[in-house]
Amino acid sequence: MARRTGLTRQEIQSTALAVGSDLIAKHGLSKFSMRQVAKEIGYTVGTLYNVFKNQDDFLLQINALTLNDLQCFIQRGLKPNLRGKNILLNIANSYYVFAKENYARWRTLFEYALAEETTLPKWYTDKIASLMNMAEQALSDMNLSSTQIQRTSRALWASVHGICALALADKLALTRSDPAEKLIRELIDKYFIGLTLEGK
Amino acid sequence: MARRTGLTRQEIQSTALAVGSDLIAKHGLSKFSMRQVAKEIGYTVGTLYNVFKNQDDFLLQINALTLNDLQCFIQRGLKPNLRGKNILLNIANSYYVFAKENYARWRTLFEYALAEETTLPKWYTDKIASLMNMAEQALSDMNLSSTQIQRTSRALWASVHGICALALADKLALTRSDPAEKLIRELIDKYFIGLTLEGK
DNA sequence: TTAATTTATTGAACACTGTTCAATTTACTC
DNA sequence: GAGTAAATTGAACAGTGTTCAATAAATTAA
Repeated sequence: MARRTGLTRQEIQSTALAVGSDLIAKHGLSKFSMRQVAKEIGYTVGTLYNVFKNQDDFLLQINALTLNDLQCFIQRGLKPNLRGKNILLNIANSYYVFAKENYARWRTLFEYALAEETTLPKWYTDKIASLMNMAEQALSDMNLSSTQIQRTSRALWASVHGICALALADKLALTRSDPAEKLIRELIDKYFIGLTLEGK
Repeated sequence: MARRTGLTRQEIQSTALAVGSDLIAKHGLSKFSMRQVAKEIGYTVGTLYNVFKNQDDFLLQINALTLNDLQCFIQRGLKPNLRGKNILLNIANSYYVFAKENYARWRTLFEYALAEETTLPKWYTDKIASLMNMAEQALSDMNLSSTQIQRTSRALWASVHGICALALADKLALTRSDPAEKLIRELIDKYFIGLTLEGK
């Protein structure tokens, strides 16, 4: 068989990514395979390799979708009329909720992109920078130097990430009275007290 | 062939783990395979499965060794005569250095232990608790409630972990003037200012 | 010393995996 | 309708984790 009328190259690509995303969400990255994706979209594995360079490429594009979803999720959760610290708290909470509700996909973001030393394409690192930029924006009207804004947004973003990672992996022995959300709030609260009081 | 005189079950186990640890350190977890380990220790894969339950079991024990190494490394780096915050800074720095110098093994700690939903054995979670306990000890003479000690040690531990993870994966766009060490110091400094000033 | 038993070790087998590529079939162009 | 270009296949290759009957050596019993 060959060239069926029906799906265009683009359509195959997007349905494959959608299906792959679903498979990861349902069964985790460890069960994921190119052959499974091929089977689910009704094509052969050969076709998949005609549209994607290899598995790395495929997963990179899956991650791109996840990053988009994450950014949208944070955007949508952004309550108006918040300023400075409260915007950061809002973002951090959304980050945690997204990571929790999309755990397998969120993990794939780091399990994979971090794995190989092949340098990531610019459009991908731009997506990450764009995320980080949300935090920087939140700090922009707070009378801080630009280096301090960068440092704060990076330190807090990475910290919140760490709390999410260990908490969701059940590595923090959290209690019902001390959930991850509380740790995140604590951290940001204390950090900001230090940040505002130090300069005086 | 069968039963050679020579290595005991225990010896096979420990040399296999040492070799496996080395392979991960050299080529990363993605290139690791049971067959490769078998070849390097001069046995067949079947023998490996006679000593280890499966690959999960093998990697869990590799991780146990890594956790031991990590704990020893932090212990040895502990400068005397430090108190409170400075002990935490000391621990956090050692954690970063260890993660950096043993990147592949350190990553395996989280890439694997977090992967499956099979509950970890108690002796393993105890090891983790023992690590966390170092941070709690550092806070013990600081006039904090026990819940505050727990909260602080967890929040900071996870935060430092997050900074290490993203920094070492080159996901923070760090500059020469703003390295990971500085972010860690900043975070702990600010947090502690908030911690001590808040109660007053 | 020999026979019986236990135990370590092997290596083939199974069902997977990512990846490649010649062959084939279809659609499009002239 | 012939010729070209492109899409699709499926077999092949080298690798993976895992199992298990067969085997060979060490240990024990007679």
